[in-house]
Amino acid sequence: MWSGEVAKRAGVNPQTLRYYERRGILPEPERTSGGFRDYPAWAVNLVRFVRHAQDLGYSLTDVEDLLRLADGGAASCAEARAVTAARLADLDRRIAELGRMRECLAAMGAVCHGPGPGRLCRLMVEAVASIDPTSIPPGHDTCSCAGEASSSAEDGGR
Amino acid sequence: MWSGEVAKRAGVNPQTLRYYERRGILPEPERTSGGFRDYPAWAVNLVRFVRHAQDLGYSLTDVEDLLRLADGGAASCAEARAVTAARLADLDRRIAELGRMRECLAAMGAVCHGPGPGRLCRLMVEAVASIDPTSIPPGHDTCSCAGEASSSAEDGGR
DNA sequence: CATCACCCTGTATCCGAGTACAGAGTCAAG
DNA sequence: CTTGACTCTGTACTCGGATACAGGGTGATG
Repeated sequence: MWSGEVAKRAGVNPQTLRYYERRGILPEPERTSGGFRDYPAWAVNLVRFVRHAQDLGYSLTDVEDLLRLADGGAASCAEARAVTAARLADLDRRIAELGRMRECLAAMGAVCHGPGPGRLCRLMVEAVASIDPTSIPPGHDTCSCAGEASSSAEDGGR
Repeated sequence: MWSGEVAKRAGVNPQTLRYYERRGILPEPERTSGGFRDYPAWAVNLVRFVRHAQDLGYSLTDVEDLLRLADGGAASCAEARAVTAARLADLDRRIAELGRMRECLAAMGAVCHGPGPGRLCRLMVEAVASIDPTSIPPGHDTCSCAGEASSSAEDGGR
């Protein structure tokens, strides 16, 4: 199967395959005598896997790590497990974060009824606060929606 | 509070604030007579919210939508709700996907014990297959994992 | 007033992740 | 063969999301 076919089946641009190859994500395939790349069928799956991982917010560098891990390329099993554990923690963090975000949005949706302009700003502020509960800006029951701004609140991280 | 302070508290580069302002994400703040930007305290929270959303895989354009929604800027409440619903569906999809990915990784970690090279490739292949179960590459029960390649050739799982 | 850290605008640069294009070669159906 | 669709390499460009830098202004402290 050559690049056009692989690309079509995986839903990417043929150029992208070359790009992945340069990055070392896709192994160099066999070549025909004329120099055409001749991919095994599983290449399609591999590319799909990469796209999935990207959808989930992993960079190509992250994907490289995942694949190295899958290859048993890590020096020791302990190392491999460490990488896996880190990924798991990362995933759990993301899942939790998404869950919180989901609640915020659901709350916004639930409050909004009937036609006409919404009164969502207050909820947005709450959403922000619920993501980082350390400070709810005082005086922002309403903000630019209908009203005014005022004073303090603070303290950092991220 | 001016830009340096906001930037520090929100954990971003001051330049980034200007960038967000250009994008319309951060509202134009008051200015001192000399032209210094004078931000209200809640700007810090807003910026943090933006970074959180980005961490979750939202683009700045998505963030703009979210904020427009929160502002009641959508023409009608129905529209706002539609946007919210779409976001919720998106979040649910992501959460589910992450959950699947989590299982795959957990399985990999669980199988790997003690020191020495791992036997993870097969699992990786399964992981790929579980994401898209349509085809498991034939002849890849094991691959190039531990130098001890299996009977069926070296075209390797990467 | 002098000082010095901080801020202003505008433009240029960087990085990741592709995508496009030019110019040349290959494959296989007719 | 010839033809037309496809592929090759190499280089350049795009786009989002910042960052850096130059050259000059501000502001509050002593």
